[in-house]
Amino acid sequence: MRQPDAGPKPGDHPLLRKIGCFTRLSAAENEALRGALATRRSFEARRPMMSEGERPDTVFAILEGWACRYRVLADGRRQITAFLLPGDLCDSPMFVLEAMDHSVGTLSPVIAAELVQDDILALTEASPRITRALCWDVLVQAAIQREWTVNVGRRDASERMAHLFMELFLRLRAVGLVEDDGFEMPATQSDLADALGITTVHTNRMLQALRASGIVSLERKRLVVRDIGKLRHTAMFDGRYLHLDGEGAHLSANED
Amino acid sequence: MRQPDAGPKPGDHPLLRKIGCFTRLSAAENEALRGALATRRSFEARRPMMSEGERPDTVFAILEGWACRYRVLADGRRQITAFLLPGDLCDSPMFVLEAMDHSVGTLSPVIAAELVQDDILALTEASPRITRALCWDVLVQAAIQREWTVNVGRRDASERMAHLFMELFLRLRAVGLVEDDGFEMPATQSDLADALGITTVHTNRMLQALRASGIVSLERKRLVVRDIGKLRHTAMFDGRYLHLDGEGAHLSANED
DNA sequence: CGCCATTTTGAGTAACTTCAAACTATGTGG
DNA sequence: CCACATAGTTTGAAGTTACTCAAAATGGCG
Repeated sequence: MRQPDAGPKPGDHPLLRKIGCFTRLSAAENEALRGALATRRSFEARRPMMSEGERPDTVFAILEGWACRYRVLADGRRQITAFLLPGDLCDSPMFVLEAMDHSVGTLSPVIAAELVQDDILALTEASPRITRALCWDVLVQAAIQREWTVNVGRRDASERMAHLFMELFLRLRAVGLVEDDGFEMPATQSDLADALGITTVHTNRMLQALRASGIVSLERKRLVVRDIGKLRHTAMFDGRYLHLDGEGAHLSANED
Repeated sequence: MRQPDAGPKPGDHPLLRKIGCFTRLSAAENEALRGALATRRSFEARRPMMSEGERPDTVFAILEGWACRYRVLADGRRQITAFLLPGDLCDSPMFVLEAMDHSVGTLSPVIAAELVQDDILALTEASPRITRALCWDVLVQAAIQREWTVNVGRRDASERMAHLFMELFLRLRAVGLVEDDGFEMPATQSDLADALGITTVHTNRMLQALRASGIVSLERKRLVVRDIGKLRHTAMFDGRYLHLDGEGAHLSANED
């Protein structure tokens, strides 16, 4: 439950920190990335960042706060298809697809770095390792998306919730946002419901069940994992899909 | 419901045909791709192509038949997360991720082209347009995955089924495999159930409902769309996520 | 304090599952 | 060509999970 000893230091840039789970970048590469991420943009809580149908020409990297991808059906039903946490890229169209097929909005206040197409081209041309790292992020997000399909398709409500909490716990820990086995969770029960494919009422009941079993607690937007063994067990969690155990986890820095 | 007039001719390679929906390649690019796809491999029906935990060093492009991505939970529950149709790439690890986090298996006999890492590197170095096209395929598969999460999370059983049938219809039509408003569908009701996140029994009942409404028929592994208007309506289908309306749909060939 | 969003509770209902069995195709070996 | 085996489809009835609707309680914030 603790940070790994050789883990990233607090104050690191979340994106660099996450990429560090996959590969070690040289000091020069780190600086190049840090430079490209200099342009900041802030969003208030519960505001759109990109909307369905738009053709954005930038990619955001979340630095602080939570956002989510979602789709709203004609009759108002909403499905959240991803939580975007610090270090995540809102990669979606990646300058290749015609238009956004879903929306992205903030759940909490968000600070994001804005990357324009030229930044990305410059970065990827400068370093194949950065190219691989960005590619890795896209593929991991796709893997997470597959797991969400499994989650919603084949697990019952409490398993789903436990699984989501395990995932959030590990993803946030990877970017240094877990403290004392807990993390800030700006999503409301209604947001969780839309991510889990159940109703708000049922979300509330399942949450109470997890609380009653002493598995998690959730107060004042802070989720604390009380018993990660039980949480992992009720979720039947297998974290391989998060691919958090890349080179970066065991190789030392490689200065070329 | 008919093939578009300027659509791809029969006999085309399904991958080239699908890429043609996105962009026009030059004759030289076409030939390069065709050459790289020369190595064929056959699989019998219901056989594994890649298994969870493996680290494959090749990418398959399906030429004939259906395969699927799936995950099996510890207690045997299975979720199919994608159908892989002719023209689709089994891109998964793309030489970046450590190991397969899911399995791929055939549903029918499959013929696939085998691309090794060097082939892909050679192709992408030779032509940025091919790079973009491969990238496009990855992003479209991700978009489809998001829509599956929406489907399983927020639609009821008959809507889900209708939505899946609409998607299959459009994807297969894009590669020229729809004839007389119908297509070969090797998936069993049990496979459909595992893709839709419902039981086999319920799949059967929903299928009967769609049949009874005169929307589709399914006999001898052939699905016929009898009323695409009603099908689209019950699915509340919006096909933008398939991104089948790229440059290729309206630009003419560009020989450079 | 009072407002609004969010969480919580209760009771009745609908959708889907489970289990078990019968039925129907399709292919195989005699 | 039939008998049999097997995989897949269909049916029925009872059980469970999760939904709906409606209202009450709580919490954060100006």
